[in-house]
Amino acid sequence: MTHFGSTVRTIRERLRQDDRRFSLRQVAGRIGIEPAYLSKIERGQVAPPSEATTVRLARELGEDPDVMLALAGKVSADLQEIIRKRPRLFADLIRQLKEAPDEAVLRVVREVRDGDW
Amino acid sequence: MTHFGSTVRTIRERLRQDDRRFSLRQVAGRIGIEPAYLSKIERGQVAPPSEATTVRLARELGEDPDVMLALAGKVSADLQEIIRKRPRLFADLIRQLKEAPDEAVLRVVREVRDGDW
DNA sequence: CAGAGTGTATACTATATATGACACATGACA
DNA sequence: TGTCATGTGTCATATATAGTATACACTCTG
Repeated sequence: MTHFGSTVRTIRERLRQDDRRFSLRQVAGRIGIEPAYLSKIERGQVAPPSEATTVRLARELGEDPDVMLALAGKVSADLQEIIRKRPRLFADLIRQLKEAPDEAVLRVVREVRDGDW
Repeated sequence: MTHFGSTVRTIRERLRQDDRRFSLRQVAGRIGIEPAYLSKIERGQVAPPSEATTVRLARELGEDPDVMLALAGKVSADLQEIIRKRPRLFADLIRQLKEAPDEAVLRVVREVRDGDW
């Protein structure tokens, strides 16, 4: 669907230029999957891996797990759980913010962070 | 996992008391699944159905689809898509609001709705 | 130029997901 | 009392998910 695989490949190859520990085999080894599988993932021959594997991969490559998951077409389970606990509330909020510019959302985030509730 | 099935059954039987169009068979028919399957769903013998089926069921029973989906352990695909488009932003926001009381979230929703962004 | 390391092709598998088909027993109702 | 509708038990199945295992060909390096 997306360019999840090619993004991973690009990032990994960039890292590899000054650290040969970032070969496909070694990365696969460190995140606990078969090299053949990572190869297929990077070439888009299979769907992006499970959430757990995607997160390990993101960490390994120094990327934001939420962004990587998004690229993989997923939303992290912990966020989903937060939403599921108060579905009406969060559904409204998120749909409300759908078209809001980044700044507006950020302002809300900041307000809540410093919030006096 | 949850009491998705029993909730459905309770709601359906309540509706059935003054409208016999809410028999298991008829409801199944209207939402386009087999009676045997709905029976299994209501008794928790199988996992909650797919998002599409859950939403049709919610509508049929006059319930909020987001709430029904939550009960089924899911988050609606359209919400997920909104999050996936700006993962960092929404991940931050949602985690930030995890512990916030309903009122605080509602206030945010209202602020955004009347928002001047 | 041998050997280690690199990526890839191919084949296989186990579990979960999301249903359908059909038969059956029970109870309501006309 | 016959028949119609109701809910349910059992079996089957297609597709997706999430990988593993093995073998192979190329390349770079000492």
